[in-house]
Amino acid sequence: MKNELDLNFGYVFEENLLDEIKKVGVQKNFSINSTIIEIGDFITSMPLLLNGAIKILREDENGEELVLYYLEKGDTCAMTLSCCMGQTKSKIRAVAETEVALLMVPKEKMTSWLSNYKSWQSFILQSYHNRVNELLEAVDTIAFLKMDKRIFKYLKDKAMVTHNDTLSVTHKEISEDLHTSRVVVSRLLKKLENENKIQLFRNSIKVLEL
DNA sequence: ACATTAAGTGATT
DNA sequence: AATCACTTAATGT
Repeated sequence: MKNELDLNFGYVFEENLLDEIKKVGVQKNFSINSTIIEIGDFITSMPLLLNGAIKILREDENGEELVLYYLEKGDTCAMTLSCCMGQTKSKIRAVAETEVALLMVPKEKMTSWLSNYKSWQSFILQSYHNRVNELLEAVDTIAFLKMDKRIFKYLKDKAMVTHNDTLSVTHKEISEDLHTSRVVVSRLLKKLENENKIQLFRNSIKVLEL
């Protein structure tokens, strides 16, 4: 197996840092749909996403979910950044959208690398910046976009991170991710199909306009 | 053949 | 956009 760290982070980190990461990093794999981080978990190491895509969810007191954004390879989780700094619990859930390979770096290393490696410093800052932007985008989507636009964006995002225009997902699952009802999803999907933006099948949807 | 699950639809709020 | 009530279609046992 070719080193996935070099592959995804080779241009981001300097040689010495890559060596250090290889020394202390532990690879962890998650199968599709498995939970990587649960709400309330303490986070003791910081994950670098080597492969796959992760869905970041928020949950309300009734257990109702809402998708915030997706992480792709080369990304890291902003929640762990803040959690590793302080000693707080995770306020989000992370679920493997595809098969996922993570490289876990002990949180103790995080702070020392911050002062020792410029590339690490800019990576962390850049990641934070990216996640804040994605969060704002998520807020915009929820607050300002109509449901039909939201569904279409959801489908496009999902197709993007899975590198597959045919999504195996049910209307019910979509409704849970977007925090709405199944009936509404079915209706709006039908509308999108009539507009030739998608094609509907049982248990799968093909996105035509990407 | 029967039960279960996914999806489509009209009517109402 | 949510909910109810009902139908139809596909799939599992």
